[in-house]
Formats: sequence, C-alpha cells, structure tokens
Amino acid sequence: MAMKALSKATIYQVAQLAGVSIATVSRALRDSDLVTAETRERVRSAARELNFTPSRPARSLAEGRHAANGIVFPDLIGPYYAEVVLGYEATAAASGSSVLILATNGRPDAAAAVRELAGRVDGLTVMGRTVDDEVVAGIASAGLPVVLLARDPVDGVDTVRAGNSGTARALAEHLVGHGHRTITFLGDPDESPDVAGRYAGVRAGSKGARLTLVRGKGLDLDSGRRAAEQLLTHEKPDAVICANDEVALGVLLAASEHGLRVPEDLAVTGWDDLLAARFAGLTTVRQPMRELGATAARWLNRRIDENSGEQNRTAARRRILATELVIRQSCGSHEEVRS
Amino acid sequence: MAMKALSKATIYQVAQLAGVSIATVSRALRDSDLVTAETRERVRSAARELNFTPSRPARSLAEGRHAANGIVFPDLIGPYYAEVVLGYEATAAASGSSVLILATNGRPDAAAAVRELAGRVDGLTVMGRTVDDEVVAGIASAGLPVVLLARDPVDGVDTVRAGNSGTARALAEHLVGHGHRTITFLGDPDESPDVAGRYAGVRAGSKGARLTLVRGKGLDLDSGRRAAEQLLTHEKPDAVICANDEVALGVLLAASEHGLRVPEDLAVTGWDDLLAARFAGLTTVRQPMRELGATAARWLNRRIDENSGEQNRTAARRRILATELVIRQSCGSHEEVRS
DNA sequence: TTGAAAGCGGTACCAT
DNA sequence: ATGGTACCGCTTTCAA
Repeated sequence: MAMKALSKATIYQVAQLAGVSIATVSRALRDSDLVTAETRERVRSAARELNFTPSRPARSLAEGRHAANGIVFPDLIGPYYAEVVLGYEATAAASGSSVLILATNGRPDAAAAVRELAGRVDGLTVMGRTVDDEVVAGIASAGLPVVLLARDPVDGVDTVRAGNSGTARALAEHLVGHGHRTITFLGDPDESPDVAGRYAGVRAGSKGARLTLVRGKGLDLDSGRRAAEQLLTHEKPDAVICANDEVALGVLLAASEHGLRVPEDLAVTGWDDLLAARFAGLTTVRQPMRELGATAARWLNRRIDENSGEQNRTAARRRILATELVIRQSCGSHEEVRS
Repeated sequence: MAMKALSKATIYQVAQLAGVSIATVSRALRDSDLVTAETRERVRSAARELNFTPSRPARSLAEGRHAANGIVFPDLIGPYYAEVVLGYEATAAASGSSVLILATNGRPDAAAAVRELAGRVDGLTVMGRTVDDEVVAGIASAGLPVVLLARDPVDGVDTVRAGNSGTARALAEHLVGHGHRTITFLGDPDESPDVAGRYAGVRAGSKGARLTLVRGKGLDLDSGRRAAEQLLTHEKPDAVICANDEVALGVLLAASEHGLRVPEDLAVTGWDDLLAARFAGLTTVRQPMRELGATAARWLNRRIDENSGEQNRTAARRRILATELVIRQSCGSHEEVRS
C-alpha cells in the first residue's frame, strides 16, 4: 500500500499520472466543457490519488484575484462587534469568499496592518475607530473596493451604519418625560462617530432638562464604573445616558455600591441591547448588528463584481439601518407613566 | 500633476523607474544589506512614487508560505467564541500572521470549507463542534500544522482546552451541599466535548442526589427557555445545572414566567461566566477564554516554525487551562450556608 | 478536445 | 553591490 502523499502535489504530477497536459488538468478540475467525460474522470482520479489541491497563491496570481475579503474592527470585546463580524462572515462565505479579520485594538501600527491586509483581499470593510480616513481614502483610491461600517462617510465610499441621533433623541425625551431634569451623557463623542451621533440626538431631546457631558474614556464595564464613582459623588444627576451598555452596566454596579436605587435615585440607560441588558433591566437601544455586517458584506461583493466586470461604477451608497428603543426599568417607573 | 496610479504597480515598473533590476528592487525593499544606501533610497522613492506594494500571492508563491493562519469555530454568537477568537487574533497578529476565520455554524459543506481554508494558511486552529476528526486528521497528515481547541484530542495533534469535569464536580457538590436532591443536567453531552466533560463531572459530584439528564438541543437562550418549559411542568427538579450560561439564562426567564423563585424554588447554574451572568446573579464557571485563543495561536506558531526549520518535530502537546467556580445567588442562599 | 507556451509578480541563486 | 534568470504553480490564449 502506497504511502499517502505528505506534502502537496502539483498540477504537473497530476498531469503526468493522468497522461495529459497541465492545461487539461486545469480544465478538467474546473468542470470546463472542453474535456471529454472520460478524460475528466481520469484526471479526477489521478488528482484524488495524489490528494491534489490547487495552490491558492498560484491560482490567485494567475487569476488576479484573492477570492477573499477582509474586515477591520476595533475590538471583538463586547457582543456588538462579534455579532457584526458574524453577520459579515456568514454573508461573505455564502458568496464563496474567505474572510480575513483584523482587530486594530491597541495596535500602534494599525495603518500598516490595514494596508497589509488590503493586499490580501479583493475588498475591505472598515469599521468605526480603527484607522484614519486618509488610510481608507488611500486604499480606496488605489482601486480596492471598500465599505465603511459604523463610521462617518468618506468621499466615494459606500457606508452602512445604524441610526443614532433619531433614537437617541427619543430616548432623551423619554427620560425627560419621566421627570428627570438633570441628565448626564456619559461617553466621549470624539471616541467614535456612533457616540457622537448619540450625543447629538440626546442634546436635541433634552430640552427642558439640564444636560451635562462627561467624557468617560473607554466603552467597557470598568470605564463605566470608574466614571460613575466620580459622577455619583459630585454631579449627582438624576439620570445618566451612557454611550453603550457596557458603560451603563458599570454605572449600575457603582450605583448599587453607593446604595443608590435604580431608577428611583438614578435612572440609567445604555445602547446596544446586550444580553446582559435584559437581565439588568436596562433601558437601551437595539441595533441590527447582524444585519449591519451582512449588508456590508453584500455591498462589498457587489463592488467587487463591478470591478471585474466592465460595468460603469455606480455612485457611492449610504444606508442607515433602523434602531429601536427598548424600554425596561432602569429609566424610571412605568407604573403610571405611559410612553 | 500626474494622476495617482489607480491600479497596482509591479516590481518591474519600480525597477525601470529606479533604473535597476528587479532583483535589486526586491533586495532594497526588504532591507537586504547587499544594496548601497544610495540605491536603496532611489528604489524606495520610486516605489513610493508608484505607490507600489508587493503582490501577496506572488510573494507567497515564491516563498512557499502564506504568512497567515486560520481558525475554525462553530459560531461567533455568545461572547464565548468571540473572546477566544479575539485572544487568538491578538497573538497571531503579534507574530506577524494574518488571520482567516471560518464559522461552520449551519454550513452543510463545512468540511469542504475547512479544506479550502487549509490551502490558504500556514497553520490551522480547529475548535469544538465544527468538523469530524477525519477531516482534521487528513489536514494534519498532509503536513499542515494544526492545533485543536476545546475539542477531544486527535492523534499527534496539539490540543488546548479548559477544565470541565473537575470544576463541574465541584459545582455539583456545591449544589448537593445546598441540600438540593433532585438535580437535572440540561444539555446534550453529544453536542460537544465540553458538554460531555461537564456532564461527567456533574455525575461524579452528584452522589446523594438524584441526577436526571435532559438533552436540550442547542446552547442558546431560546433552547434553554424551551427546555425549561418542559422541565418545570414535568420533572420539577429543585436544581438545574445547565450546559452553559445562555441556556441557564433561558431557564431563568422561563422560571420567572412560571412564577418560580430562584433559588428558593429552583436553583440554576450555568457555565462561561458571561457578562449577563453577573447581572442575573447566576452561579457559573469562568473559563480563561482569551487565554485559550492565545495559547492556541502561540502553539500553532511554534509548529509552523518547526515545520520550516529542520528541527525534529516535538511530540503532540496537551494542555488543560484551569477554570473557576463562580458562586452567586442562583444556586441557593448563602446566608447560612458556607461553602 | 488537447497541448504548448506565455504570462501572473515576486524570490533567490549564480555570475559578474 | 548588481544583474540575469530560473523557478513557484496555476490560468488562459493560441494552434493544432
């Protein structure tokens, strides 16, 4: 019994074993109809015997495409990004494209990493706070299809995002309706376009209340908790609108440590509707995370197809996916109030 | 002003513009010390002017390596996988490797997708319930470095996982210590090696109690909730040990709908220590998710280096990372009981 | 229908 | 130090 081939066989070996040329092997394996059924079968079995798989780099080099696309995101922490990436992967995979991921998190060389990635894919999706617009513009103008996700538009580049300001405004108005008069927005609008949009909406919806901006640094639980320590001993607002759920949950923790009741002594709201929000009774806003990723992947694919075909490039698209207010207990009692 | 090059320049164009051969360009750009500082600079600026980036496929083809590795996981839903993947990505990136992801979720052609992926990377990490051992063995025996994650070992392949049975046993004993006598394990041991390990541990720790196995199908919130409906109207145990947190949270929801108090009427435990568990007061087990991913990436890299170097291959490694019991309120009152 | 051969864009060896 | 050139493994004309 022959030893199984331990390293990769080449198309030449298959050709030799099948007694044909490499051109024929290539055709046979890709179901070209320029090969006899009989030949095809001979090639097939030779390939099987040698455990042959075409070299991806060789294929890509010859075809001039990678059959892969990439997504760049800040972090995978927090269910938010994970869901988006998942939606992206599922859609990309469905259209036969492999997916490369890159988390820029605390990376100092994010721009370089993104450029490197750009060389490995047929198209790139870039999320929020990852790299500067210049990097994006550079890549896009080099001819690589790009889709922006949860991020301010760049000239000529498609953008998909979730609604921020409208729902944020509704949220703020809801709080005011509860009778809250000193409201604090916890989060740094400079941290991400999403946060900026939310803050803008909150401002618009806070007429009749005093709104204070506290720039918490970071969007995780501990950031929220730390910021709250400060907040609850000084400003003492009666409502805190947080940039996202994790921060809000941190505030909830701090509040309980300070013996504050929510919502009686302090109303708290978040953004994202994480699983935890439900169990914490947190009023928040739901985003179509999966759909965000899926839409980006779909659009990117379209651009890639456009690129290869000779159709004239269509104008940059923009879409804002709807978000939804999720009222729970943390924003105030709803026994008597109806909203 | 010249138009920026809209498509990619090749090394030939750079060579021509710099007035040198492509060999020199290659050297200059890769900081070989076989080039004059002056030449290097000339090449550099030519490359910059043409906005040149070496073609990744061409490089890979010539070098015989991808400078990338991949990770295969069932799903990205639930913070568990997300954290693992993140830890993986961070470590892989730190060692200069791009990361390809593949979610096999409900994919019918998972095996084929994994094989495709295998052709794009220098090494592969395969998680839990994704593809059969045969697929893994096939890939590994073809010479591709593989690391298994949260999965039963395969001959000759490295395996990293988190402790299940020991901690599960401690968990069960804790419940028995609370006085619970009819315990149900909710989860299908056939669903994943992890669940199997947990069930085994629970069995060992349930001496003195009546243990029932209820094979819930699925590891998400709704599965838990549905299974609980059944459970709470029939078996009526006084404690439910769930395969993971999401299922447990589903049970919590169902219990509250049935007007059952937790833990007085029903004790519930989970596994993973999701963020939500904390806010639900859920007793659970914490896994070092990030570290699982990081370890896999590190090991894979070592294997890849071994492969290229001529060092003799070391024996397959196995490691079980420690997990930790996290006692909260859902398992029983701790006012009087001390554990 | 099949084969020969010219790329695809690099790397690295061998001369010079 | 630099240039010439033989690969790397596949796809795709162009002829036969």
